[in-house]
Amino acid sequence: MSMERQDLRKAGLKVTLPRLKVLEILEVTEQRHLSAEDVYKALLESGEEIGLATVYRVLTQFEGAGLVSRLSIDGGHAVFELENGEHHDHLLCVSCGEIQEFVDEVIEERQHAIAKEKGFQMTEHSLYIYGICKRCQEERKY
Amino acid sequence: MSMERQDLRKAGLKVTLPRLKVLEILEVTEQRHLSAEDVYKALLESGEEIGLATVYRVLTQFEGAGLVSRLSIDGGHAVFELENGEHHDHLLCVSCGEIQEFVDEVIEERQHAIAKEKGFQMTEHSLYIYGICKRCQEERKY
DNA sequence: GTGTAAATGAGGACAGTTTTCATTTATATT
DNA sequence: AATATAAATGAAAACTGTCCTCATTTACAC
Ligand SMILES: [Mn+2]
Ligand SMILES: [Mn+2]
Ligand SMILES: [Zn+2]
Ligand SMILES: [Zn+2]
Repeated sequence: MSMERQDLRKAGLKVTLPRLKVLEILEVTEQRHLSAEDVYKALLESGEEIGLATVYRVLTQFEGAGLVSRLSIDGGHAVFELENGEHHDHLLCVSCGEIQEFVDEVIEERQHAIAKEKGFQMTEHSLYIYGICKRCQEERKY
Repeated sequence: MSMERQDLRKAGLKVTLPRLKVLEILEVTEQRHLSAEDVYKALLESGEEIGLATVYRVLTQFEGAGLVSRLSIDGGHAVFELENGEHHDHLLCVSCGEIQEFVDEVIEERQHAIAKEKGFQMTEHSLYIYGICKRCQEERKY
């Protein structure tokens, strides 16, 4: 029944408790973008004794299987999110860490044009816009 | 006379041999984009016994002073380049590591528009296009 | 149920970078 | 030019996020 089992089987991964639980955390946690540490802590809080190394392994396997995607944020740790099939880029609040998503066809297109212009066979790109989110701007007023 | 001394003084940094030498490496090395390790090795090769920690410190200070800028490349180490006053983004060859630069006003503008749309006060952005450079594509044919 | 390949946990390893602290140095002052 | 002092340096240790090793456990095909 629970959809996760199918996801794992389809990905050619054995159905194990750590995998099910990691997947569940990714699904039920309010923030869509979680670091390995975030996932690990959420697991502990929900009473699961799963090692951090396993969390990293599982997330990396999920990435390979196309179940999650990894963002490599500026200098340091990565965050993971459930793959939703639609490419998008990110806006990050440098003050509170909030992450918002966006899609911009103009930018996507220009990137391809630039790669072509330079003779590159483009494989992927990474684009992050940093700034101060609306909420943090308002808080600063006081 | 040597321009570097002025640069350092202007930046409010004492004129020291390590700083002069790091600056010189950045100026004379063929590749414009160098990791701290690259700079360190180049220093050793040119007969300067400067510690890696100092290289990191100096590069970070130069960054703070606006003399160099730092690129945080996907997963791991940073590279540094002399600041030339003109913002640009980068294309990276995933095969040979070559880095090319580009400027695209359309993308720059769209980024601002997106930030505005989401209520963000944009501070900066990071954009990397990954792919296989022309030369690497040709090599693969054989 | 059994066998076997795969997955896990614990802890160590690792890479890139930063910090600590004793020593040296640049520069302002005499 | 000698001196004082704040700043810079080198060496080594610490740190952080992530990955690896290897002994043990588990999933699942038979
Ligand atoms: Mn996202
Ligand atoms: Mn550049
Ligand atoms: Zn915010
Ligand atoms: Zn190449």
